[in-house]
Formats: sequence, C-alpha cells, structure tokens
Amino acid sequence: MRDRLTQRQNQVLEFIRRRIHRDGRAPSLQEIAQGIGVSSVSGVHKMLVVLEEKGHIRRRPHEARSIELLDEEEPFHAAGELPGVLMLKTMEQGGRRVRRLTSEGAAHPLPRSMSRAPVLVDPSLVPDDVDLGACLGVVAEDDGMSGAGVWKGDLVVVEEMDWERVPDGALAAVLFYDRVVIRKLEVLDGRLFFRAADKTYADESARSDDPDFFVIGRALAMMRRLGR
Amino acid sequence: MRDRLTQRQNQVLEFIRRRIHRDGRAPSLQEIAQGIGVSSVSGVHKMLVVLEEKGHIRRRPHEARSIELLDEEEPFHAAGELPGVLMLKTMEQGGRRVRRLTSEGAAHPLPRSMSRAPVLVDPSLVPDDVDLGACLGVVAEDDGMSGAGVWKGDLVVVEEMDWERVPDGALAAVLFYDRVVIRKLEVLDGRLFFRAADKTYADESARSDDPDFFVIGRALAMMRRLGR
DNA sequence: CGGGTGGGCGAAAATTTGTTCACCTGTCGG
DNA sequence: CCGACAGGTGAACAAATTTTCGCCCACCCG
Repeated sequence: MRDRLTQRQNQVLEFIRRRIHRDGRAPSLQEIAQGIGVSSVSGVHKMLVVLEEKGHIRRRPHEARSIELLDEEEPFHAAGELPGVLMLKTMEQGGRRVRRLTSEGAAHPLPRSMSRAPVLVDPSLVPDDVDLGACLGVVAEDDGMSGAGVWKGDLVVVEEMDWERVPDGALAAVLFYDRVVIRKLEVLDGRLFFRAADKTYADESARSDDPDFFVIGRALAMMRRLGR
Repeated sequence: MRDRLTQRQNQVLEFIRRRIHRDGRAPSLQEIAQGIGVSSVSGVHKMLVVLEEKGHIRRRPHEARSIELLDEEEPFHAAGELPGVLMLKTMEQGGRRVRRLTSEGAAHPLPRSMSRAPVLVDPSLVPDDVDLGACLGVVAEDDGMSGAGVWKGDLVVVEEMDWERVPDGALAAVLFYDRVVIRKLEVLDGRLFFRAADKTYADESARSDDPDFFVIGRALAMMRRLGR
C-alpha cells in the first residue's frame, strides 16, 4: 500500500517527523522549505501531495500545520500503547539474563520500537565473546539499511556499547532523535558518520556529543518473520 | 501568581480546556466565540489577552490555535533517576515545553552471564498456532530469494509439513536435489511451481511426486548474523 | 455622579499559511 | 532522442486566523 520513497521524499518525511516530535505540531510549508534547503514552498507542496498519494501522510486542505503521519506501525511485536520513559531492564528469562529497553509510565507519542517481551537469542547467532546479558533487541524503524538486508520492522540484536567501542564500519543501532535505526557507523576526526545502505536514505553525521544521535550499540544479528 | 478569574473568563478557559482535550489542539477565536455564544471574535480576543495577563494561558502572536494552558498539572511524569541509557525529559525550548529523549545517566556496565543453551527460537517469531516442536532450522543455500530478503546462509525456521498444507503463494523450504533453498510455492493443476524472487534465478516446476523436488515445509522466520 | 472594569459588536487590516500556475532542469529507461 | 518523472523557482492568489479600532452598554463603588 505504501509506496517506496525517493531520497528527497524520505528527507522531507524525516524532517516532518522530527518537528512533530520536537514541537508537538507539524511544521508549515515554509519551515519545511527552509529546513530542507529550498527557496520555494511550491516545491514542498508538490512533494507533500506525493507523500499523501503514497499514503505516508494525511492533511486537511487549507488547514495550517495539519500534516499527520500515517507510518506508525508495529511490524514486529503488536505491542500495546505503552509509550513513555525508556529504560533498560535486566530480567530473567529461561535461566538466562537478558536486557531489554522497555517503556514505562505515561507520556506521549514516543518510541514504540522496542519490543517489550524478552526475545530469545540463540547464542550461535552472535560471536562467542559477546555478553548476551549486555544485549537487547530493537526494531529497525526505517529501511535505511535495506540494502544491507535489514528491513524496517526487523528485530535486531544489539550489544550495548559506547560509540567508541563500536568497530569502525560496523553496523550500529542508533537513536536518531526518537527513532531507532540501523546504520553503518564510521568515525572520522571524532565525528560520527551514519551511512545508510539504501540510496533513498541520506547519510548523516554528527558530533559525538550530539544528543540527537545516540549510539545504542553494535548490531550483531537480526530476525524477521516471513510471509505477510 | 495567577489572578482570580471572572465567571465569564472561567467559562472561556473551560471551553478551551475541553477543546484541547477533545481535539488535541486549541480552538480558533471563531470557534471560541461560537462556543460561548458571542458573535464577534474581538470580544474573545480581549478576554484572551486578559487570560494571558493573568497567567492562565500563553499564546504566540499571530499564530493560529496557539493557546497553551499554564495551570495544568505536569501531565507526564518527570523522569527520575532511572537506571538506563535513555530517558524522557521535559524541558524548555524556544519558550515552549517539549519532551525529549536524552542520554543522560548513560549506560553502565552489566553483569556478565555466560549461559549456553540449545537452539532457541523466540515464540514471537512464529504465529501463535504453530507447534514449535514441528519446526526445524535450515540454512538457505542459494540467493534465489534474496529479492524477498532471504539471503544465502540465512537460518530459516521451517514448520515441517506436506506440500498440500503449505498455503498457496507462501514461502517454503525446498530440497532441490541436494540443496536446501527457499522459494515461493504455487500449485497449479497439481503441479508445483517454485518461484524465485531474484531475476538471476529461474523459476522451476515439478510434478508433486518428483523425488528431486521435496517440499520440507513452510518458512516462518529467518535470522542472520550481521557484519562479516 | 463619574469613572473604572468587564463584555460586546462589526468591520477592516495584518499575518500566516496553503494552493495554483507557468516555466525550467536534471535523470532515467525505452 | 523522446518522454515521463522528480525537483525547483517565483509570483500571484485564496483561505484561515489573529489583531486593531471605534463605539456601546451594564455594573459596581467611592
């Protein structure tokens, strides 16, 4: 139902997503134009029409800042609405200690990407020297690494670690603003580069202390349901 | 700090409160006028100015539907000292209250647990009605389904079943001569069709009793190590 | 009485934002 | 080479809302 997007369209959508997350309301066309670096709102308008046709957003005609996102889906776990504070928890499961990011308490439309139930991970899926107790499962929230075989909705096993410890060029789980995504992490001159493997997603970079880009850890393995 | 209100002012405030609660956004002046039964927006405007002076609301000049209530109790609970990588914080930004994920109080090292266990498949990876005891893991031995996201070398969870029981069009694990591969299985006139999802692999077909093409079962899920 | 305050009316002006139009520039697959 | 498509530009226009202005009325209080 939802069509594939171009890189530019992804950029626009991502910009809108972040503004809604940051401000609690959608940006105006002017703000989008400025945010993505075009001087005319009509270009933005055109792209919004396309995004709406492709089923990613909905708008109410003539109404200011009325963009709504329609992408919110829960591909992996049909988790209930438990948005809120994210915390890392250690729990016992099948005689094994696992850590999970969980959400507790009340709040708002925030991260919905963390599967709540512990996920069993076969040790053969990760290298021998990895501490499974330091691993957690996250759901990839975009298709930025579809070129590397990680799709939106896939459950990714992540070994939690600081960005300094992630080997250069390895896949990492990253919290981009409020979305968990997988990217190839490279470090140049203390600056972090997040490389997408899909042409329709742009590479990004940030200073290592940028709070909007938080490296959760190294991606070790992935799993996915097949069929529908 | 907050001044006492007249009856009319309370009525306006209450109306605004309800609309924000109901619609998720503040009403326009027109809507307020209509809602409280006056015919001119300027009267409403005047009262809003008073409400703002008295510290009950805040507005951003010239901005539609920008009324914010100030006498609300903290609606989201303040994130305390939660042990974890991420937390949700309420902060001031551009004169507006927003919630953001921060990485304060970042990750701490975790207890090591080195448990070894037999092969594990998380139940959430397969439909509820599947008997995990009837499942087995196979390794895809070619890239014929790479277009469907299953790569050579991936571990595929298969529910063992006869070809008749595999839903038409579903992914199946198939023993082609001596190689285990994944294909989309279709049945036409009692004849089995094995559709590849990669253009570089040809579709094949066989009679259902052909000993060279044996359907192992339905493919339910897959997992893969990431990185080298 | 006289004035301050709270409320109202209607209309016009000002702002912000969304929509449309005409035209131009690349890219990409027949 | 052609034509569709994604993007861009600037300008004009339309729609939704806020702001301002002038004038009115009813209370309440010293």
